[in-house]
Amino acid sequence: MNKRITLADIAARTGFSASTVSMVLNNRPGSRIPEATAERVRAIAEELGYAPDRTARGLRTGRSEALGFISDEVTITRYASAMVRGILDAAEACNHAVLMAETDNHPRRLENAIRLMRTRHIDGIIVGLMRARQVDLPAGLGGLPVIIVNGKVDGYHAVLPDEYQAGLDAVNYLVAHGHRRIAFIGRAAVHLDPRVSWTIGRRISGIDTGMANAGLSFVHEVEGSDWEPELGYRGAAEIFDRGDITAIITANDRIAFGVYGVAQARGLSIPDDMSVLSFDDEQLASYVRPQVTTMRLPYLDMGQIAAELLFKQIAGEWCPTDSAEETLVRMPLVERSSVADLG
Amino acid sequence: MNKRITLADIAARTGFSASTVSMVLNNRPGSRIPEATAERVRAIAEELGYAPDRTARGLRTGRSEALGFISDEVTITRYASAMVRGILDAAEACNHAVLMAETDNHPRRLENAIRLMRTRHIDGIIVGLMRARQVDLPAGLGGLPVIIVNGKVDGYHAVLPDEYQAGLDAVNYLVAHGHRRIAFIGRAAVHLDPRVSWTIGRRISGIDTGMANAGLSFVHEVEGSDWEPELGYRGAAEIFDRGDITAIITANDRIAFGVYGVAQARGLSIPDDMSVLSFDDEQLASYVRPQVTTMRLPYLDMGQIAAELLFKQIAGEWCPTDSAEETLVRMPLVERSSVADLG
DNA sequence: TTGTATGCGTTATCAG
DNA sequence: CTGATAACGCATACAA
Repeated sequence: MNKRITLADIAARTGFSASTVSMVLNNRPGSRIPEATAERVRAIAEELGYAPDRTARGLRTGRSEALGFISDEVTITRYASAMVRGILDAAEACNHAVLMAETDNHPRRLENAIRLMRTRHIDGIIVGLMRARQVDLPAGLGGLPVIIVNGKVDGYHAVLPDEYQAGLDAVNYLVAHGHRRIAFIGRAAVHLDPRVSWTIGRRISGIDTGMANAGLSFVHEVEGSDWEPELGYRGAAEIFDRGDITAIITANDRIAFGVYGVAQARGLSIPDDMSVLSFDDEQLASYVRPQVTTMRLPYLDMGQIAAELLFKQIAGEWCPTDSAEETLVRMPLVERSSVADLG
Repeated sequence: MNKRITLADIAARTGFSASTVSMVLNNRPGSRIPEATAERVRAIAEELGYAPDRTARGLRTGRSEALGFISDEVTITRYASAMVRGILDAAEACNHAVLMAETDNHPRRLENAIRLMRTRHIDGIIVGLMRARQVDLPAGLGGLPVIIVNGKVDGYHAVLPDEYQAGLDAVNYLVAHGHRRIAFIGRAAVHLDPRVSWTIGRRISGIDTGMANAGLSFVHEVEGSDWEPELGYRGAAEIFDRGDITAIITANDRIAFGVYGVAQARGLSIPDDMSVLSFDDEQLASYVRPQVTTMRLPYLDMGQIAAELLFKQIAGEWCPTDSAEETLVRMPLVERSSVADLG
């Protein structure tokens, strides 16, 4: 039905040639075209509702103004999917299209996705991971600009949450609120393996440093690698049995959720009897009462920043080796109601 | 670096012409090419790692083998983002690319997204909504195949959860487990407005019909349009004060979450003292203990089905007016531990 | 059976 | 200042 409007159409209408029209519409520097001509061309283009055919342009220029986003399982994840939105927003702001694919952690699907995108001339790729860990990428993207979000791949620039700083901030917040006797749930040796997590080590290390800086050490610690509510149930039970602390730091919100359950079962009030400070800011954290004070994983910002970095790289304004191999994004402290001020 | 391999390259290597190579690789019907030739062409193509340039092909054929997915705020949503995965999976299975954009409910961004995709020659569009409601679409997509997921737009085919059946199933399940004295939380007149929700009316209607079929009516009802935990807190308090029911149907999981909170506070056991049956199957439903038995919103399937329908429509194998205006997708009952068998 | 010529809509080069 | 002309990589009608 709606036949496409092409350069030829507007050339015919104005009497100028297609190349002149093209020059006007792209206002190429160097060749100055009389304002009268330009004016007329622009008017007709506007009137006809001309929009350049990006695939034809891409074929000619070799640049598609499209980027690819490949993730392992970000869309299926509760909160990490915000990184998609961040990328989409940034891309739209630059009038770029976003091609998307998800691999579900299958190497074959990953190679598929890369090939599919390459044959479509994308200008660059963002690789996003659900959990920040070190992974490998196949060779198929030689020469293509690549940015990793929430993960680490050898040889590529990564955008990551600033977990160390967050650990520091968390402890400082507790200390500033008068807490001295603090417990921690969630330490586990397995998390130190970069293939398991590239960032949890930093989170813990920030927490440890924060404690040391304040001249404190944990009154009680519950180890555990499976950061689910069950760990919170078990951990809180152990800690409450001892009963000599004022605050618990939980390694993530799901553990905190378990702690809440035990507190409620024992008739303990959060934060009056016990403060809880957590990490991640899953939706969960704002469902429970009182809402959990937690260090937010800034997925939206990370996606946005990754896309902007990629655009710079494509434009040649920035080169990964210019700067640090990682861009760290601040994890804001979301202050809610689970931490008491002991004044 | 990696120069692209083109038809010309492989033509040069084999000695045949580009058109012959093209015919072989697309094994065009009609023109039979000797197996010897075909064999050789395929071998060289394989060896060189040839992959056709989809943008060039698209320019020539007018079909891009790419589809667009435009949503309001699906990626930012806890559970609806699974529909993205469904679309991605189906697209990959058909070797189609997916272009994605999100509007955040701004009409301007919607028109932007449509234009951006049209100039990229997508073959069709899927429009996805976070909450199933009736919306309008601008005129800009004349002639383009369109499927709506989790929403309703006049004149287009929609893929929706089968809420009526789910309501029926929910009540039947309760009745089959011996429940007769049942309460309900979540009815609200405002939800009957199709612009607010296209499906909640059916959910409620299914529930009502199920009750009527069993010769039952609700012992107690708590109305409320804001389906958040607070409504569960308030509703459960009211209901528990009366204390003469065996089961509560909550209109969604967040309300159920509130009910859980009150039950725990009052020392009531779920499901021993009180059964809970819910809707949606948010992540939340599997976090609480006991895990909630709930009617799942089948987002993954809906995305997949929408994409498959779109492909059929593009291929001309199916025309929206051929069949019903809606494709209803079954909402499975996820049986967990919140409903007691009164057998 | 295979090759040649042409066009898809742009942009870039180079004359005029 | 502007307009032919070629080329991007592919598919196809037609000629050989």
